[in-house]
Amino acid sequence: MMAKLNEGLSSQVERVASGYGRRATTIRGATSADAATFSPLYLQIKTLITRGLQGGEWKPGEAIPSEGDLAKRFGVSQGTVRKAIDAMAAENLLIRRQGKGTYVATHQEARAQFRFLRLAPDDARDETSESRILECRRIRASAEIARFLRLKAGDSLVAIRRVLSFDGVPTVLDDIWLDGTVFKGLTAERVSAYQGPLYGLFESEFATPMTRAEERIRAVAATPDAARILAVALHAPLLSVERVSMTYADRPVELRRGLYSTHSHFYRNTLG
Amino acid sequence: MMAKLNEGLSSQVERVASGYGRRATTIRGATSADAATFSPLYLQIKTLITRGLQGGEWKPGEAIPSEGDLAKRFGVSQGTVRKAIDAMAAENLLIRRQGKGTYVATHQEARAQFRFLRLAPDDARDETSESRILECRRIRASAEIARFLRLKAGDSLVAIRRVLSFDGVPTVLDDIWLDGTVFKGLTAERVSAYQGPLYGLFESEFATPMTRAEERIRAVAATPDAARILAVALHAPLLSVERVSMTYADRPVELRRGLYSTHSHFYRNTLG
DNA sequence: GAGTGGTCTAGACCACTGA
DNA sequence: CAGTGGTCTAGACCACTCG
Repeated sequence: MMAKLNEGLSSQVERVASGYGRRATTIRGATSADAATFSPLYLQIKTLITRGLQGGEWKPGEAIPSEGDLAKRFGVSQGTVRKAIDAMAAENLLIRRQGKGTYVATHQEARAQFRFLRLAPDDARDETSESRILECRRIRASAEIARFLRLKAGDSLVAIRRVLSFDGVPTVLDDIWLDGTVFKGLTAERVSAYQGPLYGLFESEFATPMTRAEERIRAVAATPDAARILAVALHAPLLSVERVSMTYADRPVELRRGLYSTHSHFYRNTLG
Repeated sequence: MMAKLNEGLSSQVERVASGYGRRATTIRGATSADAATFSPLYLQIKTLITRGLQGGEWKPGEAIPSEGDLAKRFGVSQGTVRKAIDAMAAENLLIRRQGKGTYVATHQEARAQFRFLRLAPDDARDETSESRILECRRIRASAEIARFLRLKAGDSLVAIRRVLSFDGVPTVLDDIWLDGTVFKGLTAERVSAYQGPLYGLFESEFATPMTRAEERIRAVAATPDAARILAVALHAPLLSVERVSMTYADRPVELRRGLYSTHSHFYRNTLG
């Protein structure tokens, strides 16, 4: 364990004898320019752990080191590590399991399936779901899409069109645009061959787990295209869900426009 | 301060000398049957504080006692009170203000306006909003509405229909059904006279702050009624938002069905 | 039984607010 | 300045998981 101390996330925290038992000031991390970071120790630790996730030191589904180990590694108390992990668990970046350890959140588990797809059937039955890829090609970013993904117009994108069916009924038509640099090598074959949600593919094959997303929802009339694919009447009301998905450090990497048929499903949301 | 110790929330925590410095077991509270509560101390404290909110000991917008005072009152450490308050702050029941105190969340402040109304304008401009009451009467609950509000069919309800306009453009048509017992004495005059969001009225006049809500969103076609009121074409696509709102202890007290025109607005949501 | 996260305490000091 | 929440530490013990 201690042998791991100075590899990868080798950071230690510097202290200044000025008040606190241990007054946190800056971090001596893998990169410099950290000296400008003025924030509580536990947020600095949170940044370090996030950096480990970004760097792939701990992959989705794997356990991170125990609180005690991390405390030794970063030179802080276990309570401070705990507070950093608490914050990350609240953001669904990490998952705590009493008696076992703390794990990196993953999109490849049954419980995680409905974290981003909030469509539920009217009657609370179990239903099968199936994804069919209609299209997957490389294109150049329009100015609008580039803006959402913080790219430049003309940059490389991967464009995917797919249909989600529940119990055999086509219900969701998704148009997806991905940052071409991050998802280099993504082909129709690889997408079609993959079992499970796309976000599982993104995280396991491209080391890019989606951690957060923002959606803009509207009611729109079905276009001829959408009406045909979703087997609804022309101009039938559909839910339009525009989503920008982010990976670690809130970097946007996916833009998605979904059209949901809400005849026998609804979009569920909780207001707190 | 100490004079307040045995009024209202007079609870103290009983301990058993079995392990912990102080092992939490049960609470001797205002009511009995608490002995069956097996949960960590801080959750028991959370329950006690929630009970204080329910009982009106601290009203929305007011400060609750300091962490130290609550710790003395409940006979636990400040850290335990802190953890209870942290949990409640995460649920937006309380709001911490460093240097000032901890306050009961309220719907009567500028920042709280958009906690439950998630409609935003396409261009991020400031807009005026105006609520017009079309109808407010007492009715008997249908079986369906009764189920949502955990009432019996035939129980008394208050039914309100109102239109929300932004910059003078009618955008939201709400049908609202309220538990008639809780909102006894709610009349069209009182509703129309009130300035600000309805949830402000509910909390200040009926001691019923909404703390949480669940929504089911669909795309629907405008009915003749809705089309007329919202000035859209017949069968134009509208967002249908069905909301069940809860007060303390997750008690449902309001059912609302909103029809949103999403021509120049969208429903914003964040996925974590 | 060893290892992990979960709870609880006690005490110190910091950062912010307002009289 | 006193009072409040915010951070940090150290140490103890509990509850859970798994070999």
